[in-house]
Amino acid sequence: MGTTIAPPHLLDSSRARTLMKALADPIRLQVIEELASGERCVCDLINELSLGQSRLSFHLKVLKDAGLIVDRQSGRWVYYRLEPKALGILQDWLSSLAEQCQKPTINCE
Amino acid sequence: MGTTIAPPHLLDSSRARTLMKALADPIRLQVIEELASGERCVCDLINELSLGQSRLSFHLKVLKDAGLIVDRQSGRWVYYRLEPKALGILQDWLSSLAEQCQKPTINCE
DNA sequence: AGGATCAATCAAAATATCTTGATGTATCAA
DNA sequence: TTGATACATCAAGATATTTTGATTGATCCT
Repeated sequence: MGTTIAPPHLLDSSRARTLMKALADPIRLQVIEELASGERCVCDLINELSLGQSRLSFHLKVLKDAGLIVDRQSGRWVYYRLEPKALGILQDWLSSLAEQCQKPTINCE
Repeated sequence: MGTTIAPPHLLDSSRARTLMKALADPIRLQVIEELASGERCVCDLINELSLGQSRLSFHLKVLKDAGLIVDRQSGRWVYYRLEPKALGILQDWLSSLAEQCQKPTINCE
């Protein structure tokens, strides 16, 4: 008693979908995993992942638009790094979904 | 000492991708949310989500192939319910990813 | 200024995913 | 057995996403 009950599912599921869509791609996941060990410039990512420049750029944009990474320019180079909050948001959303699923009200036959 | 160290990231990321891809769709997420309150037959889902039969069937298959839901037949009806383990797998994977991202080794400039 | 490098953006083509309507299979009821 | 219902599956078309190569804008170096 007293504990405020979280709204059924108001943790923005459309945001969660965007995040999952962005992560559900092998190249983009590789980018994330590369960035997990720290900031990288685009030119390094191109080499480490053996990707064409515009192809990588496309996927970086998807990740950036989803809010999973942020960039900073330094001279001719652009560095990308993770935005850890984004993963947190997804984790929270998933938790609340999993919680909902734990208490199956109806359990026909 | 003694505690086995979890491998860096061997929590099958391809499985995680499959799960996120399945969840990253508005219709399929609605299905999941419907099923969160308990088992449903296809005919109920058709009504509750106002979808064409083959359209729903398509999305149910995606969710089933991803291992997010399971079905059981009873007479003419087919009932679907959540497979909560699947969400757990995704949660675990996400946690391990988030953990990796917490410790940014390189932090240039 | 002129040339080179880094990276974003664009348009076109290639691929993948989704939707629709039709058909097939199983079950039930009469 | 016949007809109806529930659902899966298929093939075609409609959409969406991704890849590729070319172009552009910025920055740097000489």
